[in-house]
Amino acid sequence: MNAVPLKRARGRPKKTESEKDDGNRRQALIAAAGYLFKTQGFDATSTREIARRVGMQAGSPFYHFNNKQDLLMAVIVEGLQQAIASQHMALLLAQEVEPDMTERQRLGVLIRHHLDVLLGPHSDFIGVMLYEARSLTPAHRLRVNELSDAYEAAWIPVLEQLSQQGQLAAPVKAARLLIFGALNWTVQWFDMPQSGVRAKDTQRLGLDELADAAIQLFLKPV
Amino acid sequence: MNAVPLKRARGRPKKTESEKDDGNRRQALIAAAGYLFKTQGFDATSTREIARRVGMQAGSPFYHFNNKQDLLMAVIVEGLQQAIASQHMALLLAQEVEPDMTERQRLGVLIRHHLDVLLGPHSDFIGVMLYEARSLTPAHRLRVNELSDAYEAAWIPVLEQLSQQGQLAAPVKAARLLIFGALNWTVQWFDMPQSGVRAKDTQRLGLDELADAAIQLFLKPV
DNA sequence: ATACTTTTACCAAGCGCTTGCTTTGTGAAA
DNA sequence: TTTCACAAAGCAAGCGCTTGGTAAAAGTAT
Repeated sequence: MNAVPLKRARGRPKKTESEKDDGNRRQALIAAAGYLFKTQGFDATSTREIARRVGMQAGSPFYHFNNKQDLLMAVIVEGLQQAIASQHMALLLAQEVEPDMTERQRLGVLIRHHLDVLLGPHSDFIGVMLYEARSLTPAHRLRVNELSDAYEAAWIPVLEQLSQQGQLAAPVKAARLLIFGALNWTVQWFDMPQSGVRAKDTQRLGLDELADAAIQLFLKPV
Repeated sequence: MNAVPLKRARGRPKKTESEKDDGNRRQALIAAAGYLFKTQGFDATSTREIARRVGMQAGSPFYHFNNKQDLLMAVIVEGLQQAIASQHMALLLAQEVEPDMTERQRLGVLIRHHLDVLLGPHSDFIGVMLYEARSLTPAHRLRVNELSDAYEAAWIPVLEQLSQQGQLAAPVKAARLLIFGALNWTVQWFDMPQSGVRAKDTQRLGLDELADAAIQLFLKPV
């Protein structure tokens, strides 16, 4: 559970040997920082701990990032960009499987995907953003808001149509904020089912059921 | 916005002169810590800053509290006890005004009160608990959970009856967690209307509207 | 193909500063 | 005379970050 002293040869990596190796250590730093920021908080995590986790010396991360805040910013931006991309994919894929989706189903896809981003096994990043964005400078927070808006953009037309259909009773803006709150808060209480045999399936089940409960709670019957 | 060097006479206070003066400085420390923990976070707030805010020297708070964690714990416990008490009062008062309340109305009272605890002008304490409880030791977290359960206890029968009446479609437990999430998250985005003339009224309005939006969102029509 | 130069990605050491907390002393009230 | 509620000073540890050096790869010249 501790250091992963994955020693690497020093000096410039051969880009011709493995093209994807570019920026490899930078990504490792982002991943380590994301995990630690999420589990301990930004202020409670030292740059030394991050460095140790990727097998570096204490000062070496500052070759890749100007300061600790920039590292936090990189973690958040990375997470948001991944979330935006995977949300787009989820919508396209659902559209393919079921060509004439109702708006209710579309909201279900968005909610299910959002839960996966928040609670799924592959991303500490968004959880970091949700609770550590306070530590950002105003300039950085502006950039984060841009990306957040891009992520939420997919929700707005869906909610507006549901409102017109009478399935959403509250004002659209307030509803959106409250719904996001309900979902984002799940990181505080939702315990992932233990990862063992069939871990993937039981986990999916938990998140699916939670997504169902959410649309039942928020939407009126047709 | 900075230090409040409210100098006090040193030595033991005369309890006979003002009975309520007992533990006065301890309460001042809790209030100062609550405000700073909420606005800056637990880790980002130094004990020196807390001391300065009540006009003490750097080491003096440790006469009242063994360590920084105990101060955090005191802030949270204080906030929770106040919230439990005022919730009880709100229910009693509503019962008096409208003797035969519907469960829907009762939930409205609970939500409105909860928003006041979260966003009202008189308590930084709960906001601290929501986002800094991670910094507590397991032993302390146990005590906090006890109080949290006591606070939530008032909600459970209301939600169960609403579920039986068909006004709450989702499973009760999931609904409770999602609703609390939606409400708790408001501290992230809800901007208090500026406090000026008639500040009290416009503020009430904002919170009232938000509470209405919440019950419209969560509950089905009768 | 070989020799030289530059660039990359760190390591090793440490600097100045802040942190939570301790210790000792002291004036006033009980 | 004792107890309370601090002030004053400081300690060890840890913090973010800087600096100087260096081995290896990449680029360039011959």
